[in-house]
Amino acid sequence: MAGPDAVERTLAAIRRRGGRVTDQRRAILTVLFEQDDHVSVDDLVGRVHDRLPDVHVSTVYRFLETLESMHLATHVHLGHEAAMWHLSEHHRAHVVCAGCGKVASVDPALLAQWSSDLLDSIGFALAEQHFALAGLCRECA
Amino acid sequence: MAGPDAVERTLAAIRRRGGRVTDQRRAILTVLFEQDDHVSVDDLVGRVHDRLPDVHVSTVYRFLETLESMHLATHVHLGHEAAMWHLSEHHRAHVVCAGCGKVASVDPALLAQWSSDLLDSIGFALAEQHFALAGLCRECA
DNA sequence: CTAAATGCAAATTATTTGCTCCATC
DNA sequence: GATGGAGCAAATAATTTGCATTTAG
Repeated sequence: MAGPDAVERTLAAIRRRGGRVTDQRRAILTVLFEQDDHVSVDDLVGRVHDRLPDVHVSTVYRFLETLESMHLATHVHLGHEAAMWHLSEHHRAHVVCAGCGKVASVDPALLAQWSSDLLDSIGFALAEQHFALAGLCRECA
Repeated sequence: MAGPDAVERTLAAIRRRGGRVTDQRRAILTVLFEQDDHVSVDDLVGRVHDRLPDVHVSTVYRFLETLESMHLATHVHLGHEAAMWHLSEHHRAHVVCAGCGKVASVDPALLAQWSSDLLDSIGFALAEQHFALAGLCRECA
């Protein structure tokens, strides 16, 4: 999904904002666009190295930060381990099973309903979730 | 709330399980019981030092771990910073305002409703929340 | 040419662990 | 007196930062 053109389009947007287009950035973006799920920085670096060895972790962290500030990518925490990254378009709310660690995503419509429930109850709307919800899947319940 | 007797009762429970009662543990528990809100380990250590100087952070961490394994205390993550600790009885689900950082708690009844919504939707029940929900308070919305 | 990005090493932060010594049971 | 706990220092793990060097625009 989202061919190499998507990568180039994103790079162009970065250039427009005064950012620079480098081989490293292209490689990182390519991997992110290939991914239809979230990735840890570690895995991300691994995949990036397949196409461009020697890209440094700090480069990846810094670029992810840049993407996040442009609202093109975000990270979520599923548990105590390293954060998971993905393109913003893939953003969802996650539930992690406390038993087996299985991860599922919450239907956005449901989330919207909860948000309005919460607004009625304590005056808070739900925002984009930054941490996973804890749950129990059918098998572990 | 929950006088010093509560502390002694807890200590007794620990002793029954083969654990030992020390001045450090009494001090830590006392502070936890005084608290009607969650505390970071840092603050906790600070308050503990008011009654018993020189208690080491690692002692606090280890005892909290013990309490958690006995289901007497838990920690939650409100954001990227250090975890917050509290006695299990005080457990609630939290929402943190993405704008101002204000923290509120979610009505347990509401949470139960959401849990059954989620069960219908994807077969996950909600468990005790380990991470805060992200939200927006009325002022920041 | 000049500002932005990279690579690398060193710093941070919160938490954990190994070990020796002390104190509770 | 046996063993669990305390204190301290050193180890982790994920992420951040300072700085000298490279490179895109």
